[in-house]
Amino acid sequence: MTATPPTRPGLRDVARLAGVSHQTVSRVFKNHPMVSPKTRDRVLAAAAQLDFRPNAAARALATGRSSTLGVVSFDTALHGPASIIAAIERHAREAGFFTGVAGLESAGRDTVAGAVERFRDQGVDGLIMIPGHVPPEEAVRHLPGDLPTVLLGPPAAVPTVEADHYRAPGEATRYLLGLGHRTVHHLPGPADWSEATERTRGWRDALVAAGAEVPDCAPGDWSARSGYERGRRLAADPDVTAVFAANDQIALGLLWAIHESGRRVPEDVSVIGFDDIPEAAFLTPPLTTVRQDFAALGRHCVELLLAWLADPGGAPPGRAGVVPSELVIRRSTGPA
Amino acid sequence: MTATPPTRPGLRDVARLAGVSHQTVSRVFKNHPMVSPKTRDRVLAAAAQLDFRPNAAARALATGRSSTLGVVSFDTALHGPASIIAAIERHAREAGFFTGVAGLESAGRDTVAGAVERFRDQGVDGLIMIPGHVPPEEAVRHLPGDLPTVLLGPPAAVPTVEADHYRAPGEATRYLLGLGHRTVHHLPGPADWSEATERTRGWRDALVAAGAEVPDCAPGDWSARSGYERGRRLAADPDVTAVFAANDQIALGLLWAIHESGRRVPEDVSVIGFDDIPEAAFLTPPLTTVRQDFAALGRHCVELLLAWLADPGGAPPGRAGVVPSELVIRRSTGPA
DNA sequence: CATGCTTGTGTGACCGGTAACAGTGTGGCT
DNA sequence: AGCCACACTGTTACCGGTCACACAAGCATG
Repeated sequence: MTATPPTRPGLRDVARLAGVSHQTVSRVFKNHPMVSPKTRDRVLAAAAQLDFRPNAAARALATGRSSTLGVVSFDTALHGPASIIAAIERHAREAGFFTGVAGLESAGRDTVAGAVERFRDQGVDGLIMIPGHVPPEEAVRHLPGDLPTVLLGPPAAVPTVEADHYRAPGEATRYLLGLGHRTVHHLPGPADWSEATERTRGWRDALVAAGAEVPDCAPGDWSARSGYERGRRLAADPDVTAVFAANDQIALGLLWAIHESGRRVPEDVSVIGFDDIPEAAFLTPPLTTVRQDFAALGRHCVELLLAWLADPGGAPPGRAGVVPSELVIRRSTGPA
Repeated sequence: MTATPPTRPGLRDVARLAGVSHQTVSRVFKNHPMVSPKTRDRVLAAAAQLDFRPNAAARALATGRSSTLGVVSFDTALHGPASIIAAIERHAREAGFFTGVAGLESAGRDTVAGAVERFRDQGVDGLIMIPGHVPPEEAVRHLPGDLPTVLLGPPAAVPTVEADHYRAPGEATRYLLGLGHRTVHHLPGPADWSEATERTRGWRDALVAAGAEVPDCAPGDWSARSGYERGRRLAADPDVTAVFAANDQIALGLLWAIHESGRRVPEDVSVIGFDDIPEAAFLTPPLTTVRQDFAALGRHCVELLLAWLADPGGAPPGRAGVVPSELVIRRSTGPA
């Protein structure tokens, strides 16, 4: 009739019940090979009976490893980052790692450094940085040298995973040119995001290579609002017949601006976006866009980082190959 | 010329340098009041000199608290959950807590139970559940009694934070009725999400109260695709002049289905969505919708949980008040 | 001047695992 | 039989903090 003690059972409790030493129990839970099957079964039975669960903090203290990954990202509520983080979390989980996320609102270097510091204090084993508008070199500068870190972005001083932000915009531009448009206008993303500038570069280079005029483009951010506001000026200009937007939100705002101005998509103006958000296929009209494989990006980050962690002595891995992006043709594009 | 030892400095190292005991150093870092300012300064100086950082694992082991919160959620890449999680993370961080996220893909109870188990093993101090399509009672059933948990959803056996999914749909429905529509059709969310069924109930009750006919509605999910597919049937029916969609993605698909069928929004059909995603104001046309305050929801979850954690002995807090949702009128609605 | 309380500090054990090393028993080999 | 290698298991210290408690000094009080 003794009440269950309020404290959770430990290694020693299991050992006592199974009639072995605590070390043997530890071995069983570490999957150490040098345990006889018979003993292992006895230990597991005892552990199950007591509902024993190893204490993560104690293990972390003893081993110096926490089985925790940190993710530093901006605007975690946006579709891109959110999808990547979801993929990271899933793969980390499957590999037995926990994931901590730090979402940063403002871009200041203090916040990056602060988030990294917090993760260090927490004792994460590795870090994945999704730097957003912090220039990658800048983000890297705040990294402690002793914490394995993978950067989602262009090649840098640490291992990186990179999405294709250059080739696909070129392809999109050439596609529009091939449809007979004299040139292609562009609505870029924020000038301080490398993703944005790469997309712009891909667009510009394709135009130059084709001998087409390179129109000016107005600066803005990733939002639909920005697409709408800049889009109104584009829509008012009868010379504009094709536009490549730096992401789908911008394209979406542009679509409305064009519609509002009385012109039609794709009859009067063709529009291409970037990302292929799930809604893109059901916009008015369904948006031709460049699909990014967010899940693959997240997965590669985790794989790279875990490979590094598995061999801490070894040289840090280089960079994974560029994850390709793919042009998806729908109904927002047509002949000039 | 001695090389810095590769091991990180500990409490004892700081103590030695400052000429005090390790316990005094511990007190300084716990902000224990019983330390003289002079000693405190000496300790802090020594700590700064060694770049000492307290080891989280050791602290967690000794105190039994990890300063970590767990969030269990479905479809973390969707705008709603992602926004809530971002808010949770921000507020937890400001209160000195880390946040771990488990994103679940499939709805099985095993995955809920599994995620909870993982968080227990990790030693989180508390849990926030965003159950999605798991019926709240079902989700609660898998919760260990000894882990403080807050549920985002309708009142249940644990403290809850609830968004308004009932009143605002009624308001939206009455608004459309007031515009002269004979009745309002509805595109519900998944039947197994309580958010969806509550919205449907709000719509239905408003219709009944107004003496309007209650049309059948086709089951579906939260996606734009589902809105489009179901929307085509609605668009083909000339009796349909007003539709309340269970979220903005559904509304977005519906918008395209209506446009494709040659009818116009809002001249021929009025559409109202739910959530007020950032893109809603720039759809074609800008969507009248119900705004949910995701940030407030996340914040309330954290506040409730932290209050509980601060007083573990005390009775668990009840539920926070219902966070209101607000009808935002744009251009997708008009007179019949 | 002894007594008591308050404030500040030090001592040792302890949290629950893991690492290193030291046994013990069994079998094969000469 | 005697020896050794090998497989398995136990002993002890240790990770880096915190806790409970003992202790020293300073000051007011009787």
